[in-house]
Amino acid sequence: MTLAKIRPIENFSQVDKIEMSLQEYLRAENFQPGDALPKEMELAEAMGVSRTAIREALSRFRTLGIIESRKNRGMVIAKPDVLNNMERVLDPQLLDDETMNEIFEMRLVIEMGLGDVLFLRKHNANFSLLEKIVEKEERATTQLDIVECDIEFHSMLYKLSGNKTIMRFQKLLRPVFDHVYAKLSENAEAYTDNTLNDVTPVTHRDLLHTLKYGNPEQFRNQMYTHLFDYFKELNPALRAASS
Amino acid sequence: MTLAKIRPIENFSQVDKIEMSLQEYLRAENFQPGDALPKEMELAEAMGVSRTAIREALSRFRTLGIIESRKNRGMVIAKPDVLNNMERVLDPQLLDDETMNEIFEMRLVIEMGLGDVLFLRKHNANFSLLEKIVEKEERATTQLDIVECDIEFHSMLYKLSGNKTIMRFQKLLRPVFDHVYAKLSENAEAYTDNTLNDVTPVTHRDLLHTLKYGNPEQFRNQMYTHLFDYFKELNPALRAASS
DNA sequence: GTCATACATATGTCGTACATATGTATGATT
DNA sequence: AATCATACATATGTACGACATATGTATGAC
Repeated sequence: MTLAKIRPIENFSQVDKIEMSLQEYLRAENFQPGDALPKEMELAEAMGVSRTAIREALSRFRTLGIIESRKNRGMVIAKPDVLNNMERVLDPQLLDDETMNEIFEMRLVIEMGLGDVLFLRKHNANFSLLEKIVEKEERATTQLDIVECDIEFHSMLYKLSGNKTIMRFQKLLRPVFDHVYAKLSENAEAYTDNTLNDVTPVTHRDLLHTLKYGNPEQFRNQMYTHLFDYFKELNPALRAASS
Repeated sequence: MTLAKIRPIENFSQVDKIEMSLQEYLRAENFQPGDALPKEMELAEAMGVSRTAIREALSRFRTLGIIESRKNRGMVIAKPDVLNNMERVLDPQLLDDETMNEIFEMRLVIEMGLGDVLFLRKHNANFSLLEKIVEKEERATTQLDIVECDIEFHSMLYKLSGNKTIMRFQKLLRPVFDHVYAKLSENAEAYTDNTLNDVTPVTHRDLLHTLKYGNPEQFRNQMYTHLFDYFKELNPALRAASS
């Protein structure tokens, strides 16, 4: 055993090496979406490995959406969907609590920052959709309906931002968000009621009004107040107590 | 040919079906990180397919980080890294301009919303690190040094947020951010200078001071002003002109 | 009881053969 | 000559069988 150090990171599988080699090759040759890749056999021969190994490496790229392949057309570089890979893994059943709390927080952060984009795109925004949701909420009676309208309202804000990536990101994070919120709520039932003590609550109608007639600064501050319930949950002391 | 409709979405590959079947199985049986999976041969026999096909389906899960496998220990459910999959695909060379613009914007949104988390965790924040960066920046002479300090400052804000997921997200988005910004800058050289016309610029020192002695509201507004140059680039008219 | 050795086992790699779908060339029909 | 149907070639998809390799377990020597 001539182990220079405790474990020379020759821990890489053969397929791992092939994958890296391929990645480098694609970069170096400046492959772009639509470009055709060499055939599997050519790659296998060029790298001196079996087709099986090559295929497994290619399978990884295919899984990530970097390449696509069809029966006789061969393989081509694809335009990967950045969020799709994340989506397949965002399973509350698999993620640990810390990560989910951080994702929960991330969604709040995005929601806070979203206001400025909304004002940036105000001119072509369709406020009537938002208006409808607010009205529906005000007519709602059951708690379930109210919650549903709440979700709709915030989803619509994302939609109005005009940023499809952010919108998809929100949709994608929702299960985690709901999961964390449900968990936090049951650990701290009293918190839903004593919010009125410190600040005047900001309704969705308030936000809509500010969006239409106010300025970004007002909107930011109102949104913070509106989300304050959630932000409170993120207090480290509370977090420690709930874990 | 008994095609009921033009194309019954039997377009799924065999491996696709195996993958779905496995996914469902894992959900139904409530598999959790650490749990061992059946052996490849058992799965193959149970589903009536070859080990090759099973292995390709499993390879996808392995690629996504849902499972891990070692030589004799078999396979176990893993805790997937939500961002790792995204990272492997965030290649400016592969993504289209629209997506990259949206990611650029997303980073701004996060940066805007980050302030409130910073104030939430103020008490255990280490401002001296931020202080050092600001000082270094003020002593900097070359444009390159200044840019570097700028990046350092904002990175440090992420770090001080205490949210590791958001922090990693920022690191991950940086290449795209830089790529888009470089592109925007060269298309609109004049914009760097005429910022002083409308608003008084907010320096990093201002931000630091507000973070220490001010309140979230002030910080939000200052950060918006600080990032205004970037936000301006997102003006739809400018975006259309640059594409 | 500790250590070294041999064995069993599950994943990793390989080679080959065949299935399947897609593109291309061939040839018949009008 | 243009169009359509057919046959063929080709590259990926699937399958099977064999062996390599690493890890856990049992066996046995001292």
